[in-house]
Amino acid sequence: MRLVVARCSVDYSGRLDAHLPLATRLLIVKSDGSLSIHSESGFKPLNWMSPPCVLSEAPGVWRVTNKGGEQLVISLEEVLHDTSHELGIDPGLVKDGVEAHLQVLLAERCHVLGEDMALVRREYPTDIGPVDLLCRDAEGYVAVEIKRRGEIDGVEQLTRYLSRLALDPDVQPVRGILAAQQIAPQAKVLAQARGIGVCVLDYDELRGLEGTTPTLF
Amino acid sequence: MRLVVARCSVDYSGRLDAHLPLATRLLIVKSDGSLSIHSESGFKPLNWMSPPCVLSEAPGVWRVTNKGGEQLVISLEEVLHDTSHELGIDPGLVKDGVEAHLQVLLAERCHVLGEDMALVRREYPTDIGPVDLLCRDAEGYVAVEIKRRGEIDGVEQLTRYLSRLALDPDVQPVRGILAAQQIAPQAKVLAQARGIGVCVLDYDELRGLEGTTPTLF
DNA sequence: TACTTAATTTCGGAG
DNA sequence: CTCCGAAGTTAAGTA
Repeated sequence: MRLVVARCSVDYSGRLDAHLPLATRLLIVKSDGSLSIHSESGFKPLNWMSPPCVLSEAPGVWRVTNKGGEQLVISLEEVLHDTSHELGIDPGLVKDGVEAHLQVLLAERCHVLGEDMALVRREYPTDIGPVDLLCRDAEGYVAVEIKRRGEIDGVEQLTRYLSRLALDPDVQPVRGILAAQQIAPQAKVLAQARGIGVCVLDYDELRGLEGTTPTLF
Repeated sequence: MRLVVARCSVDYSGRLDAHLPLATRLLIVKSDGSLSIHSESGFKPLNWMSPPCVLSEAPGVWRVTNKGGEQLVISLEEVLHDTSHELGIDPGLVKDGVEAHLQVLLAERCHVLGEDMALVRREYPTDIGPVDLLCRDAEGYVAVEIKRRGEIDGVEQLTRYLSRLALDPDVQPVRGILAAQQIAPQAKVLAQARGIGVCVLDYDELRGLEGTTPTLF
């Protein structure tokens, strides 16, 4: 990995056209061929080229190109810093608490959706894709769409599943519940208009940690 | 901006929990209080804290917290590089060719949607938000939803607009067209099922550059 | 401030 | 390879 601090201007042309006026910035050149340009604020680069790409270095001008025909031209006015570092491969990030995890937890505790709610199966198949959970209670079957944040998209998605499930003789009658850690106001309104239930999930409750003291640092 | 190369492990807890095993990485500390952690590959950070956040530096341990209760703990085994640089404020990125631009261009050349298509107005208001373009031809009015990439969301969005426009006596009859540079297969199917037309936009044609030689470098 | 929508979204997984 | 949906999405515009 090479770190360069330089006064530069940048022109990108590819999926769109973009330009960065002359200013002092950080250029990161990684060994996978990616290049990114950072300013003093924000954790996202101002501009970048995704790997794999090729850096051609001439005095005062770097030209980065990739297979897709994208091009980045960096005009260097003054180089203030230029160092290289060997980082080696990275074991990568381990995540916990994403949507897939919510699905596992809710499958184990679907009674949070209703007193007598029982799991039929996870990833119940339809011809337009699998429903996150299929449950049932005294009133019939329940298709559950799980989201970290329930928005209009989630309601639309569940609506499409329900329209398919309505044709499935094995699961009649069937209704829908959108289960999410947060639910957007518009999503709530649209769900209600369509007779879809909503359920706000509590992550700690799902993990069985209700009432326990959170870890403090 | 401070650049640190160090062998470190990282624990994040906040919107989810995540962990980075011990490895050599680049840490970028920016003056807006953001911190990001980069590996040797990819232009996105492995982990980060968005500004504003506070870095508390103890020997061998950095602790970064923000108002939302998110926390990043970095255990430093060995610091290989540590420099600081003054970058100053950045004039920022100038973009050309995004959706707003497509709307301007298509408004000027809406005949690409049909021989006798004429623009009524851009951003035609409904009570659930403005339609990108309202046009008309011999058959009646046409609501146009413009996307860089047309996906199911776009079809749903246009459907919602059409359901409102159907109640607007000023624009009867009205049909819909999804116009995008690319259109996903699912979106095409759903659009057809709803009687919504699709139109693939050619950026060069919209700019009036059809047939001209692209600039080469 | 809250909410909505675009994004050079990026990224990963399934078919 | 394409296609599809999630993301600590992020970021920008608007009410």
